Amino acid sequence: MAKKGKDTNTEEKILNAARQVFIEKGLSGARMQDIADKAEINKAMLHYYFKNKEMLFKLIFQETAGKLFPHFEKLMDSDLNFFDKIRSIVASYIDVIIQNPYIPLFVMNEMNKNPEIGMKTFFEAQKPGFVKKFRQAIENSIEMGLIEPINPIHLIMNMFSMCAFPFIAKPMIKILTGVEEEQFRNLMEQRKVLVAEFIINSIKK
Amino acid sequence: MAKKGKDTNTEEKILNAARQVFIEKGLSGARMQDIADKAEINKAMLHYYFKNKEMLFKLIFQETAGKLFPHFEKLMDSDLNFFDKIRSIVASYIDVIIQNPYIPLFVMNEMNKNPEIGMKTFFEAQKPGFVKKFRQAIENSIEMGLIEPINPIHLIMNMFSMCAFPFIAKPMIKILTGVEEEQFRNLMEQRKVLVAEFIINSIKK
DNA sequence: ACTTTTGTTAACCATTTGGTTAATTATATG
DNA sequence: CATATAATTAACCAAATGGTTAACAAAAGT
Repeated sequence: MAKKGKDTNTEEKILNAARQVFIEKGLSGARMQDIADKAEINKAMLHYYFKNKEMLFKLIFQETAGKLFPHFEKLMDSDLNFFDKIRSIVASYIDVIIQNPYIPLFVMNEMNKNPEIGMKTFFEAQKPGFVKKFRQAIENSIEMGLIEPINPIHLIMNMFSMCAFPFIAKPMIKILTGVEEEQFRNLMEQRKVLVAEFIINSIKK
Repeated sequence: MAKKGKDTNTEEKILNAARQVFIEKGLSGARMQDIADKAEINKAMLHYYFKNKEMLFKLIFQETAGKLFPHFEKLMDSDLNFFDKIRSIVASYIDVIIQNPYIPLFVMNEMNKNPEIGMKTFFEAQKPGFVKKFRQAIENSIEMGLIEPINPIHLIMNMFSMCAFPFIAKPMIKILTGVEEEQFRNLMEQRKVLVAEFIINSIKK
């Protein structure tokens, strides 16, 4: 009854291959043949399991972009104080990116190049929870006199900028600072606490 | 005697067109025909003036990437105090990006996708001046007890992250915050002072 | 057992793409 | 003016690319 016979192992292989190739080369740079090769299947199978390149890409993109929105809502609802919430978010967000270092650039780039591909609706579905609550928490903390006044949008931008940008700029950072792969990992590990403290230091009253 | 006849106006038109197309679509997404169309010339002219796609791209890329390294060395040599140097750098750097909002993403993306294309040597040529001096200034300020101890690399990362990342993440920011083009420009304008004060607030003793 | 459905393959196809060629026009230059 | 040189064009080409087809193998259903 299941639309695709037994174990659908091939579908998995295709998705894994597609994920690698798309993330490495982007939509326009990826070749269907590359994906087929990496999946060790015939190119025709790609179109058997997925309509065409765009469909396959959209699937991978949305799956990947989803990782950029961990479920911070629980965290926002927790009874941690505001500063500890920042500490938690920064640490776990950088951790997510350490585990998937290529996705920020991939997502940002494809969003710019293919504005149509239906990510507006996709993200608008994901959005409401976290950003709204975080904004509210910032405004509360300002009212309570816990932190200096700041436009919440700027604070959020600052936070995500410092978390994500170093991964996007990694090749340039390596060249400009002479840092190598291992040291880079160490630096990113350090940032899990450093960035939060940097922010808190700046806004605390 | 000049290798190319009269005014070489065509060469300019090609470069302008190539700049637009490459920045918008990237190396792999750009089509030589698009460039020719935008330049209002025959496709063969592209190869008459520039060997091939890669050559043309390399030219555009290096020219564009160069803009990401304004001449901050003079600024570092000036007699401004450390905090004012940060203020100046942030303001003028964000200004540069406001004038060329697409280049950070373009440069970062192409550096990731085409690590070979010879940007290592290119950037290593540009590098020594600014980063070295800024690092030194940070270390001095720490020794002088002007700011709290911090690894200079992290401070530099934080600064450039907050300057550049919002432009890279613009499409996502617009979706997540509901901000529109004009408000976005306003926000970025605000950041010219906000980011510097955010940093100074965090590190000053 | 046999028939239908699902999975897989090799060969094929049309279009796109980067690049070339040979002929033509414009521009200097003696 | 004549002629060499530079600029430009249309037509062409081979390779790459996304996608299809038709035939075949493997399961599943009866």
